[in-house]
Amino acid sequence: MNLSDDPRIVATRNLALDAAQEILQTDGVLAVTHGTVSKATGISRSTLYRHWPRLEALRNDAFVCAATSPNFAPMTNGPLRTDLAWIMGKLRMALTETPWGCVAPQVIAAAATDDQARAVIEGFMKDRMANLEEVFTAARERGELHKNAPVPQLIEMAIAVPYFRKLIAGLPLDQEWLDAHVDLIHRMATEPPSE
Amino acid sequence: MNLSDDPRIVATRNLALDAAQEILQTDGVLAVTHGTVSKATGISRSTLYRHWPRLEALRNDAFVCAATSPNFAPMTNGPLRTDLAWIMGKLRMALTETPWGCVAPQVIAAAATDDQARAVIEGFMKDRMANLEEVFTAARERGELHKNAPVPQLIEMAIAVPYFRKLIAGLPLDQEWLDAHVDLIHRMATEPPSE
DNA sequence: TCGCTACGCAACAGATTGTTCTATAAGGGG
DNA sequence: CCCCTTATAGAACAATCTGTTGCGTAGCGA
Repeated sequence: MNLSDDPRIVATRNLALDAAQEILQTDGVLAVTHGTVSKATGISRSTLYRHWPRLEALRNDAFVCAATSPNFAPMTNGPLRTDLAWIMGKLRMALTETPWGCVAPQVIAAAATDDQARAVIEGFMKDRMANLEEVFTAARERGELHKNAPVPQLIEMAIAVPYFRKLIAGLPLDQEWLDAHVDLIHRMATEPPSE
Repeated sequence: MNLSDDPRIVATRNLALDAAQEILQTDGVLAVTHGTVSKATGISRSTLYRHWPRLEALRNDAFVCAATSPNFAPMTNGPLRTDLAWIMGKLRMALTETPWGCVAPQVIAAAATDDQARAVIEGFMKDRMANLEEVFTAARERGELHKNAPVPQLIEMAIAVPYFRKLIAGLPLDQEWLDAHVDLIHRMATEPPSE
């Protein structure tokens, strides 16, 4: 049998990671240690050390655990305005209504020195970029884009501003704001420059 | 005389904060403690505890120390394209060639639970927003903007994307990219929508 | 049932944190 | 120049946390 199939291992691991993720959200990365997870779960500290000999590994697994969000296929039926609104709504949800919203800043800070943390972020970004890429590609095929639409820049802007508002500036991502944002991106993609 | 004028106090404080800032940049917030600063400076640990009874205060002072950048008055002589390029170049420099670039993610992470860290960020943002505000206002007075230019949105975009690239996505802020960014913001501000 | 091994528990050294005390020396006022 | 104030260095201290080890128990699969 597979080594990790032992139900004792699976149970311990799941229990620990659930608690670690909880601690991560409420008290920050610093609070995620073998000691705190042990207290929160009742799992022996020595057992946790056997599962995660290095603290870094435990925290990384907690990061991954908090960052995994349901992967969704973007709508590409058009029109572009609708597809954009839908996908940006999903991004907004991920930032405001999942653990990712409050965990992301800590992952980002950790990414400076921790390759795995960086991988978590890049995975998240790549998914979103790819989603928007699909939407724009479909729009192009439908002939909705003007020929010089700076698609890569628009994708970056579409994602950057919500992230900036939520994580850096600490501003709200309300529906009204999001509508205006989608609108601007849409206009830049579809309206030809006047010159 | 003022209590804090004692040259011994001033010297100790400056020496400690220089070292704290250095540690902050190289090893991260976690590494900034009374113990590490003591080792780095030769200042006695008990002395550091007298200056900063709480660790949080020491770290916050290190944040502030690393975040202070020379305040510059934006150019508003026009044309808008030139002013934008100049000010965005300054932002780029702040992110790539000052301590702020590598310290910001840690301040942002700390801001979730620490009001002073949040204040540091907001101060930095407010300055940049105000600078761009001036530039756009001047451009409007010169009649360079089209009448429906979404100035607040443009300001947000102008700042958000460089921050996103540098701090979140980990992408470079090279000159070529910056030119394209400035160009896009400029076009959105000056070219009237076709409809 | 039997062997394997994950687990809990206790003990341990080492490092770190935060506090307190005393002696020293640097600074400012007369 | 002398004296008083006070910032600093250094040591000692308890308390906590980290990481490791050894051992007995209990759960798992064959």
